[in-house]
Amino acid sequence: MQIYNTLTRTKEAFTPIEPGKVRMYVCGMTVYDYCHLGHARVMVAFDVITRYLRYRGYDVTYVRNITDIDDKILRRADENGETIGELTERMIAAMHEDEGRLFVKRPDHEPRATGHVAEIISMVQTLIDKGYAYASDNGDVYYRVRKFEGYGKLNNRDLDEMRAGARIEVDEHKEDPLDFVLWKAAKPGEAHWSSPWGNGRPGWHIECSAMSTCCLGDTFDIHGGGPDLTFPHHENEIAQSEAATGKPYVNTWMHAGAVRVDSEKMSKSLGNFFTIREVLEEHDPEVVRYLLVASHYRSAINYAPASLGEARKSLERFYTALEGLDAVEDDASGSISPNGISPDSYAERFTAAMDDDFNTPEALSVLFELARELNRAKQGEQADADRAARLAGELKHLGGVLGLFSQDPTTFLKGAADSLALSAEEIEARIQARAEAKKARDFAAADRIRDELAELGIILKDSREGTTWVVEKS
RNA sequence: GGCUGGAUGGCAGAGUGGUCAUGCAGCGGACUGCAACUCCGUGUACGCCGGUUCGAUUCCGACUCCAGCCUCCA
Repeated sequence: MQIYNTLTRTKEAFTPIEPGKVRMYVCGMTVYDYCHLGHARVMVAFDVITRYLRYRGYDVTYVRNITDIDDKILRRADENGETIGELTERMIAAMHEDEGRLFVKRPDHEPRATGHVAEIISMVQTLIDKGYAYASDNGDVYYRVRKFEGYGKLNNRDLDEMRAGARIEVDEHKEDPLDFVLWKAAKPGEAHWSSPWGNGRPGWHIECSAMSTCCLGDTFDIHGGGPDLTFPHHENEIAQSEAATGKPYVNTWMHAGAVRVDSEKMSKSLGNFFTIREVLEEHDPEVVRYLLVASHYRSAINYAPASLGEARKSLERFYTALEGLDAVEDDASGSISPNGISPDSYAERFTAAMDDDFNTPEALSVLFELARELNRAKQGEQADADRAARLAGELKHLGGVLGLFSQDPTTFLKGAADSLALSAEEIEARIQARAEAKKARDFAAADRIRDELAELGIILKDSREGTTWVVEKS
């Protein structure tokens, strides 16, 4: 397997520290608001990565943290007139609901910052003892950036050139403007923990160093996150952890691509974000997931509501192929080869695509070819029910690695039926009426029924087995 | 200003030193009472200018444009 490593800016052969085991940490959410599509991108990307690594036989330990103490949380709780705990519990529950709907499996561990304050304090103390950090007289503790030789290696940043950046605020409590806070003194009345440096709370960057080390060890295989975390967050994590342990922190750094709206980054600060739940009000969750999986995890995607329409059509193609079949997964699963075209089985080609830095678009193209052959096997002169069932099993099996195709095809295709003007019974009655009209060769009447249903967004599909219907949806 | 990425056919989106991505849309055909679904066929695509090469969209260099980071942000 090859994985692109942000640290080296190249694809590297992936070799876990311990054969057969993968330890992965991903920076999770700060829970002061609902998750937006940018969060969904990260959740889905690392869900696919986890699923694929497991498909390849690795024993994966996936840790994704929750930042549940932070300035924005304090402010939001205050605005809402609720406690910090009430706010964060509410948002964590919402996050779990959102990711569940997107078919994202829960990580193995979801450590919370507030549950690891002791480890955080201990790591800060180690950094002070080693000379990498200092307590200021205002109760804050800062990291001494210039003391850490490798600072900037993840982002190719040169410390002296960064000084030129006019946006670095000079703080009289810092020895150097680039130093960052490890422990923040509490203002009167704020939530706090006691520490050797007075009452306060952890800085954001140290949380991830402490929680990742605590769950996965001093050095682990993969560290992931959103595209905007490479600097300073991940740079700071490296500085903290490597200074504290004296060991390499992470072997492979992975970053998902951004989600943009009108060519601009979707973010809370720009206010141009779509929350997952508001998108799901109008679209099937699997369509949203498909949209995310249809692009490579590292490339930026421009979100436009219209693109969900295309994603839906692609998924309909797969589900139409799967419809009406009992998918069979047998011992031969994984070894089905295309008729004539290539000696490599679908699974081999799928795996080759995914082995190359999780190339989901290419993997999907293999699945489209599989679906086409499945359609051929289902009908026409070469109809072969056994092969169709096995192809369907293979399609579901490989799609499952991407977290797709787990719904019942008919349910998916009629997905929006709840919101229709007609009940399923009423629709069936009209289909029956149309069948009778057709039998009587009264095609005008038959077409009228079909057109009326089409007006309501119900598209009829005739086949030898009879008439079925799907809901037209953008 | 520094540091990262990116620019592919009508749209979305992979990839490659020299025959095909794939999906959607379009066009022609099959199927159908007509459609839908499905199947078969169908596209002078690789930002711009140089260079390397027998041959470059793919490698190298310059340029233009877009985005991200350098402040909290997935």
